[in-house]
Amino acid sequence: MTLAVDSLFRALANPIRLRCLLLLHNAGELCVCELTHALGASQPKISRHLAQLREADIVSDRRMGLWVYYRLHPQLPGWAQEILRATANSVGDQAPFITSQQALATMPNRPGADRCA
Amino acid sequence: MTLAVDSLFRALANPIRLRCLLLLHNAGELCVCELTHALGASQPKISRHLAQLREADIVSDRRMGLWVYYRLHPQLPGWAQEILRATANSVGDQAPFITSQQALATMPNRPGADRCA
DNA sequence: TTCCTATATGCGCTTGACCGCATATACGCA
DNA sequence: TGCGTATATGCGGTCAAGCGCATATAGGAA
Repeated sequence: MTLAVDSLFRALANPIRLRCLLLLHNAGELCVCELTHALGASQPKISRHLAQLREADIVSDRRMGLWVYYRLHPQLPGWAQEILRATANSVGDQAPFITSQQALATMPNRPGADRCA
Repeated sequence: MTLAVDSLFRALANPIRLRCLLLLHNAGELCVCELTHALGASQPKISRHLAQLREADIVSDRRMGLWVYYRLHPQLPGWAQEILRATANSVGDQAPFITSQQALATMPNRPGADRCA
């Protein structure tokens, strides 16, 4: 795990990616369709940003049948975790983040990630 | 002071700007030539990045004779300060940051900012 | 196999980030 | 005024980011 500081901040610089990471930070694990719904963006768009985060080793993914679940990378360096934690702490209650968090909470037909733990 | 979260992270996404902000976070106030020397970049390059930070209200500047001193914006929102603090805390001792910090410390002929407080 | 759903990706396009170079501006001093 | 230093900016070029659209791939069920 050799994540450069600059890579992390480049990842955080895009609104979609920032929101994805904060949602993952809060939820632990989410599938693409949940993120797509929460952020109100197109599926290819979300998928591409997730691919970037995956290639940067910032998130990891696992397939469960049709669904692919993403989470913060388990071996994320401590300093990166700290920055994400501080960010979630600092802005998690602000405008765009609350909104997507609520959209996620009220999403119908969420796949049962919980049941597969 | 209406700094958007996305604006801050866009600012942090560039290596030069990130290093400038961390140096300012540590030093309190620095002039352009000090940053230019610490980062080993051209003067126009540094000046442009500082202009971006200034326009985003992330830093403020004051002129003292020939020199222009930059600092983190006094009215920087608490959440932004917290993110910067966490970042400085987390990566301040890593490769590119230590280097510029040392370059600054050993810079000859630094203008006497201290004497103008 | 065939069909359906979920996700990933190829492609072309547009826009913006970033740069170097040259030059303009601001200020102090003689 | 004219000169030297410190900083800012106009300009043109390059390159990567991000997007939409269409399509490919993966897996489950019939």
